[in-house]
Amino acid sequence: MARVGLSTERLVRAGAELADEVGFDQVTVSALARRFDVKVASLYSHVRSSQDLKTRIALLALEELADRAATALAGRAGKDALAAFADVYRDYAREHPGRYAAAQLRLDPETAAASAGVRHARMTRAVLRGYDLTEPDQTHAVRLLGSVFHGYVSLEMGGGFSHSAPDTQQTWTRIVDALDALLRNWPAPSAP
Amino acid sequence: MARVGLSTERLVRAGAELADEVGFDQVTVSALARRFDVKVASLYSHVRSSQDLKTRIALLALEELADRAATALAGRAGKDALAAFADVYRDYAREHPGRYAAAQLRLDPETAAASAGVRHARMTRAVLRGYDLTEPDQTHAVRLLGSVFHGYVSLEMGGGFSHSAPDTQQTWTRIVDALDALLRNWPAPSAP
DNA sequence: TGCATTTGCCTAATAGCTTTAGGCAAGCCG
DNA sequence: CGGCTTGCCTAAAGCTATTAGGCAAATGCA
Repeated sequence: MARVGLSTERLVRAGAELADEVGFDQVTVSALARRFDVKVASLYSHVRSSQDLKTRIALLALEELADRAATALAGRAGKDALAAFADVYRDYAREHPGRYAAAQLRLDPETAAASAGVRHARMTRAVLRGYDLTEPDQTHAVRLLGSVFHGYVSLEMGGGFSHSAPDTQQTWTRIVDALDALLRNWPAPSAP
Repeated sequence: MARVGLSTERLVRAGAELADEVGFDQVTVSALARRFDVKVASLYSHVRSSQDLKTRIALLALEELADRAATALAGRAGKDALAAFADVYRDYAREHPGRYAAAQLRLDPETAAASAGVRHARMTRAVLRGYDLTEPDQTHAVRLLGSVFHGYVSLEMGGGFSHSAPDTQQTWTRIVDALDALLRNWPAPSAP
């Protein structure tokens, strides 16, 4: 029985590719085994469970996304940084829909704390350094940016904006403009 | 064999409850059959497939959400309407997480066109009537609101904001404040 | 190089979910 | 009351997940 040379690394990487091709929720231990032309049980030496596989793919995606963001932010500040940061998410989701979906997988707290998720949070705060926000407004803004980016990307990917003018690239640009304007002029709390 | 009185209606309603209890992705024909103490195959007279069941639950959720939004918007305008509209989404997601997740199910275009999704779009435009936006900016704003609401709710539900101060209610309020300010002062396109 | 050990992939088996085909009886209708 | 529709059932096949235990290939050590 020829050995194929499986490893956790290769499985996770192939799982990520599979996710991009057929969707993250179609990533299955069986499908992966088929892809390597190997029996299903063989994967269980390298991966604890289906859940484990998915978690590892999610962690890979978070790393890749954080790496891209770090590169994009280097040498940029203010609106320039904001736009670059925003584009990283959108472009990644368009290029790697399955991985992006994986990155949304709910992780248990310890796993999340050890993931690249914390780099994302730090980088979002770095982007906001170009604006004049102090706590707790900075945290509010972090959450707003996360919401807009994730919400937009997920609606766009889900086809929520299809079949309607104007095109989504224009909207994306104008939303980034709007966020920049908002952050430069962050309103005080309204009267309670 | 006593007849339980199944019907598509009852199945979908029970499926929605099940979704809220155990999560939308745990909603399964088998689980539903157990809940009615009936054999699995019996459900297939009332529901075409597992996918069909999920789609019907999604449509139910969209209807409920649209009904709530319509009620909330009645007699309100401007920021008042914006805040009420926003709260409808967040509150619904908190009360009915499974149904809310169902509402995000990707529908095929014809189904989507016949769903309550179009009411949502209309109502979002109604909210924006309180602000001075003309096309195509109104469409950009519709998409922004959709992104923020969906993104925030989905991150909050996924635990993305947990374990960190300040509490999420404050952030939510301030985000609505910020959106109101932004819509009252929508920026012109930045220089290309 | 030859042998022992590790380790990779396999077979076998259990269990759950989905879906289809065909059967029997409960309840409606004349 | 008898006939017909229709609701729920049994049976069966196919797919996924997961575990246990086996054989052979690769590795390492003499």
